[in-house]
Amino acid sequence: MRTDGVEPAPPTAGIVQRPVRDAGRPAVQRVTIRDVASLAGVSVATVSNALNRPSIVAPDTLERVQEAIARTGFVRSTAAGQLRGGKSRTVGVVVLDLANPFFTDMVRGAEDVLRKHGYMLMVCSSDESTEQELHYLRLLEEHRVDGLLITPAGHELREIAKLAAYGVPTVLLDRDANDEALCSVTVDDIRGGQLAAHHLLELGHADIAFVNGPATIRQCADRREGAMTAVRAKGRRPRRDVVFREIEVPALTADHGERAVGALLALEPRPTAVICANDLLALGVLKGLASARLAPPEDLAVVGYDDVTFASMLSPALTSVRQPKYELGATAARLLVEEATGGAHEHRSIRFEPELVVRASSRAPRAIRP
Amino acid sequence: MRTDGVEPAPPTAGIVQRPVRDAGRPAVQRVTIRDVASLAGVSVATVSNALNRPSIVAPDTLERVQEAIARTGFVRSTAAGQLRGGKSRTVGVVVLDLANPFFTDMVRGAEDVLRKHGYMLMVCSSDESTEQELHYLRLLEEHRVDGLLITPAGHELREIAKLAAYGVPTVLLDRDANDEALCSVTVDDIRGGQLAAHHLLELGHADIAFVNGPATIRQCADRREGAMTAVRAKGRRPRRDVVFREIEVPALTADHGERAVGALLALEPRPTAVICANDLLALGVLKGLASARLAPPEDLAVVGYDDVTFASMLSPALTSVRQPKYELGATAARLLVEEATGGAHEHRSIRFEPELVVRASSRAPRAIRP
DNA sequence: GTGAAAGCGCTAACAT
DNA sequence: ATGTTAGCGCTTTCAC
Repeated sequence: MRTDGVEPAPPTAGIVQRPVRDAGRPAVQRVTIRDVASLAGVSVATVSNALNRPSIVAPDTLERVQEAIARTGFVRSTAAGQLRGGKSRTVGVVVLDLANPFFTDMVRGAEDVLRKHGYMLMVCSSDESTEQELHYLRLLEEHRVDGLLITPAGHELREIAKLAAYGVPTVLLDRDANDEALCSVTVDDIRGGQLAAHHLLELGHADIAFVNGPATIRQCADRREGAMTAVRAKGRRPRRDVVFREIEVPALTADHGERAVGALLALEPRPTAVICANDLLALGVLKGLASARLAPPEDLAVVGYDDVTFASMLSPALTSVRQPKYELGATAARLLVEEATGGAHEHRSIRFEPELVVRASSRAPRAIRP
Repeated sequence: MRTDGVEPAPPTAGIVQRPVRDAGRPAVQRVTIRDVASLAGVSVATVSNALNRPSIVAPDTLERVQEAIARTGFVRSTAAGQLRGGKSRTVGVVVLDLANPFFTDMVRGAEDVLRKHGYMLMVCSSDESTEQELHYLRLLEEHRVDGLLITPAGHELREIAKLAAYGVPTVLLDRDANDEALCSVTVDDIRGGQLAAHHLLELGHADIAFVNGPATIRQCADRREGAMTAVRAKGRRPRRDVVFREIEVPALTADHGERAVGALLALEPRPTAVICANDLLALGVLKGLASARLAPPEDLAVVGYDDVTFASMLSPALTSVRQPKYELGATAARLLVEEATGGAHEHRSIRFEPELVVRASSRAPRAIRP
């Protein structure tokens, strides 16, 4: 991707050796609950109680135990507890790619909720490979995770449903559960497309282009469908003819957005507004327009999708459809905790509404609208 | 932060109820190694061997065991294994904020390496709170992680060193180990500052401003120091006087960058180039310059730091100092695995070199240089 | 090559 | 309120 010039820099990293302090495993013997018990002069059961149900142990005994714990530096082992009780205090989180801000924000939302309930997150990137996903699922099962948050890589939910049927509370992220007995948390992409188109129509645009990714991606298809719905609704009104044309590009990247500008400007007549299936595409379109000496929103109004961080920082700032990423993860985590904790649980599909954030790229900065 | 207009959107998410399939915990009994053993007509020891040392078990026995495993759907329990053997096949990863792309990329690098060694990642965001960090460290210890990758929140490394001394292989991320007996992986920020300043000096700039964050942040101080070093080196040569002035802002955000433009343009005489302590600041500066109808690089050359994704997508594309984020994480993970696996291990501090990526913001796009 | 048995560190009945 | 004890599922000697 990068074709820019690069300053020469040493290819290898500098390495500083420091003296060996502890070769191999330092033979520090782990303190067990038994050590604590004998030091405190009580039984292991009492220590266990002091740990898990402090209210039922006598105040002075409790104190002695706590002191013994502090003195020995005892740290309980989750694994041992899990063996008896079953809970691993761990949930698996499988996303397509942790480096993608969409997923990162989602995971962060999940983390904040799960932390409060004492769960650790085992985070995995499937890289959209069902094989890698399956590998991770297997590992998560071996670790006996108490729950699973997952954005499935493939269309097939069988393996995931199997895990869920085995008693692992599971919530699908950004993916509908269809008929499977699972919880899911999604964002309404059809509505998002509608919001974008509706906004432009309201501004008076009657010739809208849609720069879209592959129709095989569900999100792309939905967003387009939403936009078309809005256009059709408008078009039906008397004395109103709205043109809607689509340009499909092979991937949702800035590069393809920039290249799409050629096709966009070649349209006859030239559209007055363009919706992009995501912000990267929109960014590329903005770049291409700048090269062609065209300035949004006057020459062409531009709307993106996702509202990534930099959307608001661009000049002109990019109008975009925001998805509640953090909330998505947080809500999924809440469902998970509910299912993992509560006895009776009804599987639910929660669908979030996207939100249009209007900025300069679709609206003249100083324009006054009634 | 967002003061833009927002299209009305329903505040509550849509909820769809689906019929209850399994109330409470489905009473699916976990298959144990014993079940497999009896189905295969062998002892549990043999199953264990078939699992861990298949070469020492007779081919036909092995086959019978594997069939029994497949038929029963047996999945071994890591926890039980850990109890005997000690390994949890898990490493803790503590960063300041998982939602920050710098850390996300690092974690991704670590994941890709650790996956190959069968480790799962327990990811934690400390939010720069030593308290939260401590909480997580405690939990990780309870989970008996086989290793720890951490960007410490505070200056105090005592608690971390204690864990390390307890036998948990530990690698510091983007932080020097100083005198503690730990591995660390860092990027040379002084050199990064140097690269940025040197580049501008080479282009002939003799009046450079540095928009910096708080000097209390080590990275900020180092980058500034590096830039000053380069300037001083240049200034020493005869007939060459280089001016270097600093503008300190309270936080590394685009907002503060934009606001700094006022102070920047008020400098007498006005500098011809500006280095920003990170790309967000640079982005804000670019925005502010655009408002002031000034166009980089002619009116003012701009250099950022970090080379975030959008740096290359801006117009003009932003010159920036890149940090090998992914490699940082991957290398740290490799050190970790080495320490966790190998017997004798020497603690090492690996320092990466940043890399200057030159783009239009510091160099006229069509300028030809010999 | 395979099996019997003794734990790993903890929890949870059940006694006292 | 506290102690005794029997496992949880697995690995690992040590016999056979």
